[in-house]
Amino acid sequence: MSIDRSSPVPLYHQLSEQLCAAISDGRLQPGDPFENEVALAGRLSLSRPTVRRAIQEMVDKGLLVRRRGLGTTVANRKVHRRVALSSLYDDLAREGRAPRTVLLEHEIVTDDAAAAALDLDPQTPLLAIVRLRLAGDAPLAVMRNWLPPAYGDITREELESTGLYAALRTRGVHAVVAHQSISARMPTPAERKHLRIRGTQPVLAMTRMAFDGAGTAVEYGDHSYRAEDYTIDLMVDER
Amino acid sequence: MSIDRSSPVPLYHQLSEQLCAAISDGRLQPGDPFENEVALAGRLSLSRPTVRRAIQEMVDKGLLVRRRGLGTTVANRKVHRRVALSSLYDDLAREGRAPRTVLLEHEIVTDDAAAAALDLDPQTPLLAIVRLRLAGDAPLAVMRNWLPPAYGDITREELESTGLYAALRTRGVHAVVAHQSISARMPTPAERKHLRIRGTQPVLAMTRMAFDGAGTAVEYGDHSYRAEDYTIDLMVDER
DNA sequence: AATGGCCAAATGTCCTAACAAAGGTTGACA
DNA sequence: TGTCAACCTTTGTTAGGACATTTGGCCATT
Repeated sequence: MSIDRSSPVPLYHQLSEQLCAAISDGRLQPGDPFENEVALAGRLSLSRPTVRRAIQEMVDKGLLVRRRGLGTTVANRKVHRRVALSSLYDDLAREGRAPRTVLLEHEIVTDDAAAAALDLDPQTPLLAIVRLRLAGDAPLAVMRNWLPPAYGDITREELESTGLYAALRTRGVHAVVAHQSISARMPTPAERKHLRIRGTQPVLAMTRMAFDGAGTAVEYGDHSYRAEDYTIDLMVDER
Repeated sequence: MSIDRSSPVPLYHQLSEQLCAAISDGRLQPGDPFENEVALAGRLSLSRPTVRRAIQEMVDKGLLVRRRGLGTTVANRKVHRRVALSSLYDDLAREGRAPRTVLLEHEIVTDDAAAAALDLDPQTPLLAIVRLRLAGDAPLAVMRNWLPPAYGDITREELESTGLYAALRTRGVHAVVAHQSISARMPTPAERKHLRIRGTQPVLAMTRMAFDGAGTAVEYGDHSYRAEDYTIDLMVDER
């Protein structure tokens, strides 16, 4: 455990990162007691508030459990991991499933519902795109998105070669908050065709409004997923 | 704005609650600049760390946006509200829709999958319950749950008159973390009957593993909702 | 009129210090 | 031997101060 005071990375974050690593390495096991705050601070020559903040960061992630009078312990493994604000493309790429995108539509439109969701004037011109997402040759999802005019320069090529969120990232945009609404319904005829749905199989539908750190709208999406191949996993917490 | 120093409620929380109220009242509008930390601390005779912590609590909730060098402002309204770890019963009660529960099953069983989800030994006896949830006369969901032996004393009456989470609360248990997995599928014949599903309509299915603050399993559930009447709303954030 | 540098304002980081509250342990007393 | 109070350990809350970093605007110079 080493703290670099000349680094621009805050001390509490350095500490928290190293402790996180120790947990994911298995050097610290669930249930293991933790050195107490004061001792840890003394050993590393840090102040107690700094150590506390590092520990708090980990409690917020669900990695540690603190109990007054007892001490701090590593949390049950089941509680780890947090749902991230990622996209389907990222999810598939991480699993090595070779995501592929076919752009079905790409145009500038006005749309009352989408503009309202993005908190913009109904007359605002939006970039509307519809994409078919495949894993290998298997269709997975039909994704319809609306973007504010600031991102009207996103090209067809960009969307087909990477994902929407990657395109936004290269523009320095980073969604940090999203409202999602998830439902189940039967596919439309167009969806049946694109997703190659046979027989009576539903789709998992999701609408999403995403915002950046300042609360500015980034994206509004209306996606439908083949129910057979897709579930949404999430972690909810009340801390 | 008044701070009660004799109250057992921490000062930072008192402040944060009053500021939250001011925002939901509309006294503070989205985009409104916020009094700076130092001035606020001086005016209320609090220390800066205390004020900072109150503000941080609100930033974590998505109510405020802080920008170094600029100041703190009230966040875009769309970004407010966080998905809570609540139950369907609570949701319906809050909307005044008179939730009603019919207990279909209530017995002690062993179940490998449920025990594994709860991180318990496969042989552990679990309380298995199946409930039909209605809003007025309209069926909404079939809910199957498994509970660790510690809650084996939950009675039929308790489950029919209140909700599962209320029953757990009276036992001093409070779920703070849950993993949920959401999917769409066609209903089983039993579900079609109970939920009075006609024609080809899917159900929204959700499994949930809930844990308390110490990481101990509280509940494992497998629920199916009438897709026509139910959507799951959630807020994801990356802070 | 444009541009560069400087300054003020605000949040971010870090420290020391003290007391409060909660849970477990131990020892004295009945 | 059993019970309860006192004590110890640990986290929780609050204070006050110092310096760093970022941002935006102002002012002087070109």
